[in-house]
Amino acid sequence: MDRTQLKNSFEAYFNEWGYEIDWQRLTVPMDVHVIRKGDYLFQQGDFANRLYFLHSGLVRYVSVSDEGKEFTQTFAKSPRIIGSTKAMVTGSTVLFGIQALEDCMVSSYPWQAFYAQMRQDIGFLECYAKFLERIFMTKEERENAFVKYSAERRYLDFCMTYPELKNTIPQQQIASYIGITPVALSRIRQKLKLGRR
Amino acid sequence: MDRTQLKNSFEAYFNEWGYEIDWQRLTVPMDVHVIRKGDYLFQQGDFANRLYFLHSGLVRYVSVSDEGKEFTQTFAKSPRIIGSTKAMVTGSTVLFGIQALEDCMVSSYPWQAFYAQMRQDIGFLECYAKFLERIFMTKEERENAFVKYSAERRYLDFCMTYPELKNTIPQQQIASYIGITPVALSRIRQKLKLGRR
DNA sequence: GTTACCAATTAACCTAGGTTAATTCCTTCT
DNA sequence: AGAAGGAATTAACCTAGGTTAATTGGTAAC
Repeated sequence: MDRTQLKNSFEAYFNEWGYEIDWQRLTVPMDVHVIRKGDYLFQQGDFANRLYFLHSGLVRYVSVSDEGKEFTQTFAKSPRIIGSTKAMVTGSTVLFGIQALEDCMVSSYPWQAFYAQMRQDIGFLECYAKFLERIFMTKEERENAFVKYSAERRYLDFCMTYPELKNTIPQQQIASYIGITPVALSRIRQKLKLGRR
Repeated sequence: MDRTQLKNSFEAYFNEWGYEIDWQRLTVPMDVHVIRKGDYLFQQGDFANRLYFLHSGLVRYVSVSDEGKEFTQTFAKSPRIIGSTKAMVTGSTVLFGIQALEDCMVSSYPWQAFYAQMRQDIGFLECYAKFLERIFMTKEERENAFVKYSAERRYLDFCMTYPELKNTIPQQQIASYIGITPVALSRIRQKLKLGRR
């Protein structure tokens, strides 16, 4: 992956906000990661104080409880910034791992250095703020759904929001996104099937 | 509340990030709200496309389900920006109301105009980004707690995080923050009391 | 002091979803 | 085609927390 490819990918993402950012200025060292389907970009508990950019592919953010239960926080499709804001900004450890659901191409940059360069650029800061606004709103809405709606409703909402995922990813992952067990999801699907007749 | 007071209050908040912002530039029309304990700054479902700044007092963000159950999303103490990022940025309706837990003093600004002025100021954009980072991380951690820990554990965490609230706000509000009913909280407290002997 | 009202506790019962485990389906590998 | 291994379903049982309602406190208003 060369600088031009990189530039295109970033622009495809940021330009939706109508901004021209001069990515040529970006001189911090870049790593490239190729992640095979099923593998992890980083694991829960790692130090991941880098900014990651998903150039192609699909990932999920998954956190595992002490008892070994998986919870899928987010699905993220390229092109998109991915990673842990908390780990990146505070230099702390990550609360979730990022797993590839398809083969993925990712570039990454040390956040400190990246931000040091970018903070002079008013366009970048604005895009970064818009990015943060967006992911925050997503979390807000998800919190809302968890608090107000039943698992059945959340499943139906999932099917509306991610029609393309509904049939391509395993149901256990859907269940873990909704916050229930695969068994419970199966029960819900059964119930819906009966109701539809 | 005059401009100087306002300036001080903003600075007290933003300067923790080491930024000098020239608040004198702020010429957008300001509203001042005095909210009595128990009253609402705005209600769930309102259009609240303004930036609010809590100069004094304590509030909670509370959303109510169709069945009338309350859920407390956040407690916020002055000095702090408050409001709904979603409603402010997208001009949509709010998913929660903001209720004063003490008498509060709040100033507010139409977000569009405020942002139009501020976006030229690299210091403001950086502070705004840091604010967003912070509220996002808070949500991330809260999501984590909900997914990984029992109600009992969440209650104990609450007591650690908000020792000053523990004895000043009604238990129903604590319960609604933890995501359970007052009855369930009472049960948990009973159990803990017994265990402590 | 007494009434009124709301907060908290307690108890009895209910339900959504978890747990375990057996069964059936699908792939993929040989 | 047959074997192997994971994904999904189904059934039986369990549990955390919800629901309802009765009881006890606590405090503000008269």
